[in-house]
This record gives sequence, C-alpha cells and structure tokens, in this order.
Amino acid sequence: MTCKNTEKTEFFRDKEHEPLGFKFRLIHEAFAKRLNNQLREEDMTFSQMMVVSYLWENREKKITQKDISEALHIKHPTTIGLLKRLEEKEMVKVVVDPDNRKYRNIAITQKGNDFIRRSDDRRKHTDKTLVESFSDEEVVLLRNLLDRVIDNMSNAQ
Amino acid sequence: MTCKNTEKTEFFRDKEHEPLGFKFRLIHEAFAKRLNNQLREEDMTFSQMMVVSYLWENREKKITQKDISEALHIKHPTTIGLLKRLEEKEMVKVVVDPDNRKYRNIAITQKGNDFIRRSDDRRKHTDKTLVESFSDEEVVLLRNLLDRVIDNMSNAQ
DNA sequence: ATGGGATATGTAGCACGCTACATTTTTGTG
DNA sequence: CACAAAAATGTAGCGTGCTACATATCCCAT
Repeated sequence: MTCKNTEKTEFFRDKEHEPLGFKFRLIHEAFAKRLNNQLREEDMTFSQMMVVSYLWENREKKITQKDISEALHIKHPTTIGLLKRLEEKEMVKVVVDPDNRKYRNIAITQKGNDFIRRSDDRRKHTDKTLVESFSDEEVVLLRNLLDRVIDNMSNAQ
Repeated sequence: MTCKNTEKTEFFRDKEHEPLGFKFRLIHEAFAKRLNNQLREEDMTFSQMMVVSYLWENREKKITQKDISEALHIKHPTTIGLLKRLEEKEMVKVVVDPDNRKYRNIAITQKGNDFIRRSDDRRKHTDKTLVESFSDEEVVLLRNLLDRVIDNMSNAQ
C-alpha cells in the first residue's frame, strides 16, 4: 500500500527487475532476524538452534563435528565456534571418542532437550509466517520450486 | 542421484519435513558463496557489489549512508564497514555534504563504474543459474511467490 | 613396525551482519 | 538566542560465515 517505487530508497525500478539472488537474501535475512529476536530471551541463536535440533534428531547416534558440518552445510571452523558457545551454555557436551581419539562425540544435554521441547512449536510457527497467506497447494508449489533451486545450486558449484 | 536420506548427514527425514526457513538459508548461503567465489579475483564481495550497484543506479542523485542502509535493508554500522572497505579500494568516495555537515555524500568512482561494466553480465548470469531448469512461466511464478513471502516478512516484524 | 598420506579437529584472521552506546550536527521551540 | 530533541554518523564488541594454515590421530602399504 505504501509503495514508493521512484524513491531513492528503493534499489530496483520494480520487482520484475530485482534479481532473484537479492530476493533470497532479503527473505533469509528477515527470517533469521525474526527468529533471532525470538531466541534472544533464551540466549540462543538460529544457527545454535539448528545444531541442537540436529543433535536431538540424532540423539541415538554417535555424531561428530564433521557430521554436523555436513548436515548444516557449514565449514568445520564454523562448527567449532558454534559448539564452543553451546558447550559454555551446557546445551551440548563434547567428549573424545574412546574408540578413536581423532573423533569428538557431540551429544545434546538435558538442558538442550528442555530447550528443544520449549521452542519447537515456536520454531514451526515462525516458519509458517513465511507462507501466511498461502493456500496448501501454493505451499507445496513453493516447496517444489525451492527444491529445484537448491538442486541447481548444489550441482556444478 | 546419490540420495541417502537415512544417513546421519541428512538433517531431516525428507524434503517435506524440511522447514522453509532452512531451505531459504541454504539457497542464500549457496548463492552468496558462488558469487563471492567469482568476485574474489576482483577483490570484491556480494555485499560490496550491492553497494556499488546501488550507487551506480543512483549516480545522478545525492546518496547518504542512510539511503544505502535502507535500500539494502542493512543497519547503519554495517554500511559504515562496507563503505570503509570500498573507500580503501577507491570504488566509492565519501564527502561531507557542504550544505549540511551531518550528511555524507557517497558517490561511485570511475574505478567503480569500470567494475560494474565488467561484472554486470556475470552477475545476471549467476542469478539465472538459480532457475536454470525453469520455464519462463515457472520463473514468473517463483518471483510472485517470493514477493508474497517478502511481503509476509516485512509486515509485522 | 613404521612412515606417509588421509582424516578430523584446531587456530588465526577476515567480512559482514547485529545491538548498544557515543558523538556530531541540525532543527525546532521556549 | 539557547538549549533540548531529533537525526546522521561513528565506535565497540559479538555471532556466524569463510579461507588458509597447523596439529593430532589413524590407517595402510611397504
């Protein structure tokens, strides 16, 4: 309603000219910002929540730093930083694998379990705000299109 | 083709359970990574290119730090950091507005113009790789769905 | 058994996003 | 005019991503 396309604060002449990469950037940054704002009262972040969620999903398995890096598509120094902060908060515990000392076994703690139980509903709710006005069919359509975009990006990097 | 959904390196049981926020994060990170890899030989980054492109689009107007922050949806300390690095590379020049000393007028330099001319085609090409396998109608459909997502995110932050 | 390559983890340093607070300059109102 | 509020910019410090290089541990072939 308050669209001012001729103002200098608008980057592109119109939405048709706005590159897709910029749209994706906008959406990701806005979503991460919103989720981080909600998580601040828990002293947690979007990325930290992803790690803890992954550990919860795989609580029956032995998980290494490398597993986390691959699942979350982040490089291992990033993982190390995340785990350092999560360990300080006692959300995870890291132990050297007794069978093979080059591995670190990463596990979720009770405090981490409590956090997941508390925040899982809210996480799902925030995810739904992305497609607030969409019909079920439109959501399916969007998911399929996004999966194809992801496919394009993972092939031939 | 090499899909191993039961492996522990896969976060979610299947794509239908993967939150949309995670899909958007994946796409944005992969796209930014690819563009940054291409820009490395120019000693530039995705974010820096956005600033220079904005200054090029608005080369006829007086542009302040605040204008850049609003157009790119970033906070002003982020803008200051980007401009500092761009000024060191002589891609932009910053001068105190003689009419009102609380403003800084930011302008693109000749070196910035050359960069834009050199890299605009490649930027568009990289943008197209996102929708490589899409028909024209599917691209339009995706753009419309993304615009609605952006709308959802900008309302009621 | 042992030495070299492979694998996993660790460290340093940077870019870019943020919040919170500080400074500078203008604006507006008594 | 003077002073307080508003607006623009600046600084400090942190989280999360990266690359490049370093270290630790294991595995395997000779």
